[in-house]
Amino acid sequence: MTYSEENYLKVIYHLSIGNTKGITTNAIANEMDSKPSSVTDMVKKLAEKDLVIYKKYQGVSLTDKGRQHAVMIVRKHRLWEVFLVEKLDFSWDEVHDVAEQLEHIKSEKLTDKLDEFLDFPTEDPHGDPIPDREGKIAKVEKQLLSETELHQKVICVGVKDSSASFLQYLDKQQIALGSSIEIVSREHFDQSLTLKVNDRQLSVSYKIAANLFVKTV
Amino acid sequence: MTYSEENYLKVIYHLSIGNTKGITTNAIANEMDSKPSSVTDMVKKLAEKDLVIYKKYQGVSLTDKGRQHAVMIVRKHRLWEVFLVEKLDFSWDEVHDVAEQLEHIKSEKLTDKLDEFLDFPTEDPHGDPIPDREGKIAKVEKQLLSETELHQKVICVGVKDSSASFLQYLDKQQIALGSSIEIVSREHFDQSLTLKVNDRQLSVSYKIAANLFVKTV
DNA sequence: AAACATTTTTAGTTTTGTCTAAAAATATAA
DNA sequence: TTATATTTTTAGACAAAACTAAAAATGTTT
Repeated sequence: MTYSEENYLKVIYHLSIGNTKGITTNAIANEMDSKPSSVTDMVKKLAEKDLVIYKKYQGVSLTDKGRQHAVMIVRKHRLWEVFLVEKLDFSWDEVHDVAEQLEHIKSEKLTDKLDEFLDFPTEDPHGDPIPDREGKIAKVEKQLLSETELHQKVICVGVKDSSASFLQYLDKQQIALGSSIEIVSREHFDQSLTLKVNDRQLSVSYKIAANLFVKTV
Repeated sequence: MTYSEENYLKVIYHLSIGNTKGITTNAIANEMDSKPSSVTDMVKKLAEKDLVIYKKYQGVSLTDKGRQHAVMIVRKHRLWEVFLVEKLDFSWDEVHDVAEQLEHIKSEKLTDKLDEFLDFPTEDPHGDPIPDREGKIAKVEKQLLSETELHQKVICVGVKDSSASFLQYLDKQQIALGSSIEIVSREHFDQSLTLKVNDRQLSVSYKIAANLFVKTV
């Protein structure tokens, strides 16, 4: 399995979540900053190897084999992120690019030993679940802050967008995983929210709330 | 810098040690399990980039820039080996293939943080020196056991060959870095040696002794 | 349902890194 | 020092993964 094939599988996997239909070549190309024609070529190759199901013009979906591969890449990615943050003192906005490289290291032993070394973490630094060595992913109860009721007390448990700029914004506003949050009021005009974060009052745009995962206390 | 270019630099670097003349394309091809013609092509590309000096039929040598790159790859390789052994409980014969992959991860921050996390080790699990972040390599006093005098008390500080089979042999014979060794006698017929290793008597072939680095106590 | 717009695929190139086989240069031997 | 053997390079091909431009299929309107 090449580096490139692995990246395709990973992207198809991520696009498949909450998406029952076939993933279009356009969507994949978009996600990978490549061209649809390149995707068509690669997808044919993946289909040859029984990693995806592909019918011309109908989009692609992962086979069980393909999904298993993809999940293992996600597992490695998230374990390495935990390592970088917990052991090497990286901040949560710095880990993505390095983990993007580390996720391709091929050694089951390494992955499992790393998992053990980190004490079998269940979530990465952005609150995303870490598949276990069988590929099983623990279902986490979470909802978007934007879909939470007024005055409901919740705890921040994850981010939907994990871009550096968003994460740095959260740092600046002192919002982190574990922060307790309550929506104090909603502004009808622009849907912005006034929050109480760890007893501090704070106003955020709708977009921020739509990218924060929370759970009820 | 591609994965492949880095591998060439690394191989040229290793072949250059204790070799003042240009490294032949044949020697490189041999080391990389590739063909001399492939090497010629790559070497031209590296010369274009000022990483090596190359004159047709005269072999190659590293430029300062090329050597610096190579040393950084070696640094990463050896740091990761320490990580695998010290933190993840790999044995010294298992680390090479994984480190071969990890050495290509591009992140100066990762390398330096890893170095710090490991407490700035000066040697890898096979006794090879780890270049510092400037690329400086501490000179270690060591000699081959095969060139050591009778009854001289020495300590094992490294291996010349770090193949899994040799390392596993050493494990079996309970020879490790730090073992105290003394040559009790030499057999004239086949140059085999009788050793006293940590007060245990042991007979080894010349080849074994010619692959063990020791230092005088 | 025909016309138009959009999406997807095909066909043909390009780049990177490899190879084989032949040619050229260097090294060795008579 | 000429002949022979070995090493190294060149020339031409190939596979992987990307691209552009054109063709084909699908979707959307009117």
